[in-house]
Amino acid sequence: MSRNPNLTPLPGSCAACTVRPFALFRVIPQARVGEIARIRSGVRLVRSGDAILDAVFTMYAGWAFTWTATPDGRRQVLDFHLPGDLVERSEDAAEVEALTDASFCILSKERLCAFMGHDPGLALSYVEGLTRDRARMRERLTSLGRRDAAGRVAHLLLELHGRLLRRGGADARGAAVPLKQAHLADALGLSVEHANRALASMRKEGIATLNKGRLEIQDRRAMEDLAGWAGTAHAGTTLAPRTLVG
Amino acid sequence: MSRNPNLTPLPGSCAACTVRPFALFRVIPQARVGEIARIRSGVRLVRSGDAILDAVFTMYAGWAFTWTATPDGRRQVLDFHLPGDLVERSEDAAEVEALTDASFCILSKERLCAFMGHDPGLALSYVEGLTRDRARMRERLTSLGRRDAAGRVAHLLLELHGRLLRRGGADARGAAVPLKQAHLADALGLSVEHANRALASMRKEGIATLNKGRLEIQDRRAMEDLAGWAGTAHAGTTLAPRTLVG
DNA sequence: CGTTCGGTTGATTAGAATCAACTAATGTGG
DNA sequence: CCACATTAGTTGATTCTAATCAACCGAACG
Repeated sequence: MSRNPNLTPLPGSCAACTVRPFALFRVIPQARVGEIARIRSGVRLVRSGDAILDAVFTMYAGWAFTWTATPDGRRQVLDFHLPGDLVERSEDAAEVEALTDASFCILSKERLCAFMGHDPGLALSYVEGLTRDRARMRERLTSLGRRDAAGRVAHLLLELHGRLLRRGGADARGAAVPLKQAHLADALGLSVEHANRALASMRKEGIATLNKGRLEIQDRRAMEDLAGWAGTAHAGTTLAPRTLVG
Repeated sequence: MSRNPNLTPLPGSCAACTVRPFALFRVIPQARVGEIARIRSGVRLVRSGDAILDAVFTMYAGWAFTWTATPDGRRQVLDFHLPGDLVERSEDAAEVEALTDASFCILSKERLCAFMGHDPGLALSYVEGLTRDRARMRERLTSLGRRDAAGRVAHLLLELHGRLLRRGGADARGAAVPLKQAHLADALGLSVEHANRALASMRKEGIATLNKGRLEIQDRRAMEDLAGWAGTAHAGTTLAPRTLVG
């Protein structure tokens, strides 16, 4: 059961943590790394498909995602969580599930709050994470609102590739992206079949492939075009701003 | 030009501010309200349709919204801002526009950060706002991903009604909701015509009306049903979680 | 070695966009 | 205060995108 590297135990000391440079605690100077231990309340290894019930944690290895059930029995995937991401299970009916075998570092919400109370830098780091989350949700909203199926798929894959690049988990050609087509579909408001067709068309056009957990980008320019609205220019804006102020 | 109450100047003192109980500074005790003046850098009155360029501000009267242009010349409305809401113009290409005549209180980002640095309560209040924003974006994402046109319209109107209720700007029967159908359409990823048809059907069914800037809810139960997925139950989940952990 | 899961493909249907008028408000300048 | 112009809302016909329904294939796996 331990062939999967995502199930590798975390390092005992935060000083050796490979994801800390991208994570909430990146702002804690090396000399004070020991203090983080007061906030950590444990680590956990989970198997792909497991629901995660811990309230606050930092992904160490593997992927997770947050989702919510619709009354008609389908799913909306709200966000994907990569190594280094801080995840909070929210009160609202959303659930968190391991997308691959994964390991993460559980934090105590109270002690985290207390720590932020006397370390504004940490609070700021937390705020930055929330702000990025919100920006990502807005991007996705724009995708679901105004992009067609191919554009949504291309955009999400580019987003994930960018996030992975920034934390050293990808090169320009591609990355390990363990999504099933069903994850894509449920994140993008598409049926599995239609997500499949979108991927098939990207493959046929020689733009990119998603296969056996690996994303290969063959023509980044074309992929960006697709994500940036493939269609030809349309009519004018529905709502036009008038004056400038400020 | 001053018949519109949203253009009424703000009170000189934050102590008299009617929206403070719902706003960022709700956590500042009455005795220390004077200190807020150090963070305020001014007030502004804008006309409906004006673009707002100030970086950080608290809505006092009127509505605003954040939107982003799509390469094909359409709009995605990302969020609506009501009195009491803290708004930040983000770096990313989003714009903020006054939806009605409006007034707001401009804050200095640096001084706000400095203040939060020695007042963790304020930082927490800020975090709460960001968390609520993210939750709202997630709700909307679910709408665009999995609800049909009628469900999206019903859901957004209920969301706005709830937000207005909480700040005393509505009663159970309805509220002032100055949205044009184009705003609804651009927020929900619909064409104006289709948004119109969804509203028309809600009106015909005696569920709710949106007319001349006023939302009237005639049958809240039916409206909630509509927002909570009108359709009959479908097949099973695309992705089923397996085990429980934590 | 059969079963299940993930992926693929085709045919049909449904929901929403687009296109095209047209009407009702709002507003503005003369 | 009226005549015209513009904006907002409405309705119908047509087209198109994506969902649904229905198989089927290949690989992984117990």
